[in-house]
Amino acid sequence: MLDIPCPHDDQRRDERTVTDTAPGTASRTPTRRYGTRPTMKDVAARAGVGLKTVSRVVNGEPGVTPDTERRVQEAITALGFRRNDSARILRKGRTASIGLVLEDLADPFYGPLSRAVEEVARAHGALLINGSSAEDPEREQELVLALCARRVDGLVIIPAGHDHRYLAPEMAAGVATVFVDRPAGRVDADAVLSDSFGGSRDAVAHLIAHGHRRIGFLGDLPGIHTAAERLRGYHAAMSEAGLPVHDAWVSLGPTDPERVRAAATAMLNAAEPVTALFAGNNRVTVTVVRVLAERPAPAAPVALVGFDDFELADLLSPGITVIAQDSAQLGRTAADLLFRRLDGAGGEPRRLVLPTRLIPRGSGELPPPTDPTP
Amino acid sequence: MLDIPCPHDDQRRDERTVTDTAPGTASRTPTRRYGTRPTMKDVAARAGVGLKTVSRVVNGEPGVTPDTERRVQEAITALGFRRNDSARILRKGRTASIGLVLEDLADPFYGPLSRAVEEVARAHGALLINGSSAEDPEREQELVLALCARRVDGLVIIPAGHDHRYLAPEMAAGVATVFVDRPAGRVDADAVLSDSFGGSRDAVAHLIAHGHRRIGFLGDLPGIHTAAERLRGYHAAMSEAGLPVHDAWVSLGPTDPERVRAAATAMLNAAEPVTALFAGNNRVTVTVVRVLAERPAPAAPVALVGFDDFELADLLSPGITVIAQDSAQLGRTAADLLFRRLDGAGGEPRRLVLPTRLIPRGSGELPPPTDPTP
DNA sequence: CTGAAAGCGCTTACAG
DNA sequence: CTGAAAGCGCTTACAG
Repeated sequence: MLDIPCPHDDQRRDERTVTDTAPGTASRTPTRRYGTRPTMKDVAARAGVGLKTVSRVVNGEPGVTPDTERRVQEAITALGFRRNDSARILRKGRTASIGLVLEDLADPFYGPLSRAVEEVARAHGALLINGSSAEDPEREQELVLALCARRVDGLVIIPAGHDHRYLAPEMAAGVATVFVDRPAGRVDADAVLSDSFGGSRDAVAHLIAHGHRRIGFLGDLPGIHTAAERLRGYHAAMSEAGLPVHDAWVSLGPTDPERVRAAATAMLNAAEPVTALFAGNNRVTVTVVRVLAERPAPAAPVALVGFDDFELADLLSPGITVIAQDSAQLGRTAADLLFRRLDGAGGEPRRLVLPTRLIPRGSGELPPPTDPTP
Repeated sequence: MLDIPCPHDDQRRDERTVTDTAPGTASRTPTRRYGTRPTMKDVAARAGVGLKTVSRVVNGEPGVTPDTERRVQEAITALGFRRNDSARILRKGRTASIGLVLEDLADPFYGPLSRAVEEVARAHGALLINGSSAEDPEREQELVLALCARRVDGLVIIPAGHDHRYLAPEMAAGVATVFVDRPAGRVDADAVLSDSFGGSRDAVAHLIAHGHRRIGFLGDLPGIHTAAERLRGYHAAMSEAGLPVHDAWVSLGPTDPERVRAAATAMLNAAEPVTALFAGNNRVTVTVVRVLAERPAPAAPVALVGFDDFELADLLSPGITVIAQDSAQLGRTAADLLFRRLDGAGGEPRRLVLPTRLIPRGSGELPPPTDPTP
């Protein structure tokens, strides 16, 4: 699989040339054998000083003669010494690393979130270990416990499962934990959420305000907290407007294109078809956009509002009206809270809910076809 | 910043209720003081066995009486013991973790790449530490060396800088290193690249085949290897078709929307405007799509091919013709190579080049306006 | 200003 | 089947 041929020989030749002219490689070859790194003990021996003196120099501690320091620095350079932070960490306690467990780093919702967490961690001198649960509760637990075994100082978790009692001993032992996007299940922990309920209510109220009465909801698996909340928001808006909800207008399930496509098609082709759709997340929205684009020519335009913003939503025609949530802000808020806990902030577990924002772009403002109902 | 109010009191009440009814939390509170974890020594003392016996049980090694094992397991559960992998790692040598340094995890190009690297790492029992360089060479070096200090077994690097001599001592000490997307500078290392040159030549040849003669190239900073290669491909295709290239048709620089917008506008409004554009990466393409969409009505349609595929490219009108590269495949290939090196595969540093694929969708097949030139 | 000893929490090699 | 001793590479107390 790796032996992919170079399709352009001229290019390859050029690249080889660049590589071959690279200087400064061979001259640096260390004298120690491959795979073994020098330790402070080696540096101490070479510099003719004690171990503690090397430690002082490496860590910039005071109390070392300029001359001694110079000798130690020379030994460090000559041997290619780099302090082993694993050993340091073992002695010091804190690992200066945090773990982030999310569903799938390849999802555009999580990239900015992860980056935001990383930036906060960096500001606190910590590294970030990422893990994808693939929406599998067992894998989530496995990952989380592996991170605990590595003794990360804290965890930011977008949970896949609903039972996090496995985390209680870890949290009691001092692992700071903040849940994001969805709350923890069966354990009391900090959580930072988007206002799924309010955002969804706004979305559906917006469609109602534009004249729609038969509005479909296409959501994620009902076991997922955000999906349940968005369904709740849908019902609230319908109910507040005094509108009935037919079973055929609600479809919850996996967000793979096939299922969403079938569900949307069914709602659109029913005897009394929906005139507007509310899509429960970005994956659903994209599939619905495809379904609507593929409808045969005489079909009446269908209004659409999607939860989650996505790139290019404004460039489609019509532009897609969305309920935007700031995933980077979600990550930043969670990481801030995590480090406040690590800095000793006590108190009850907190639940922070970030507001969403409706962005009208056209698809959500389409009127229903001239409706015979009064 | 964190004290965002809960916009819906009814929701908050509901959520509180859910949280408050969570069982099984308090009963697990351990007896040890907060922040201190039990060790194997504690488990051994409680079980009345030796340290080594605990180690055997924890690691599933043979040679333990069922009865002894049961006593140890009970002590483990009672104390909430979890093996400290940091200590284990220190003793064993390998850390079972690798580092991935890329430009920005929030960029949709890197999410799938990172996820692919993670999957390969997971298959080899390793964790992944992610770091974003923000395209800053100093930050790249800082991150890479921090990862080396943590003694990651290997590194996958999408380099920001051009001088990686700082890595030579680390590589000599046994840190496996594979560069992705762009080659290493001034050091001999494995690299997995996309065929930027060939892909770009294909893109521009495609535009030429559709009748274009005046083709603009909007690329990234020329110091970035892929940008230089794509420029080279552009020139090769033009030259192979016997077409001249005017200076005004080429613009390299940062890919922020403002600069790209200005450069594209200049090319389109010149006395002899370009009739087609080749966009050097996904960020550039998106901005160009915006610029073209905003042109006043009588403007002639401009052909466009973009390097990198992106979601919804097919749903724009026209669909955007792209040179697709599989960033997940890039990551997978690099990680495979890395672990082969870690498993002892020797030999000279390799350079693997993955092919790209032209996906025609409409924008790249637009003909030039009826041209007076023969 | 400098360093020898003990210890972080494990595993390795060895002996019963 | 079981365990005491030594050591992974550092830092922490402590003593010169």
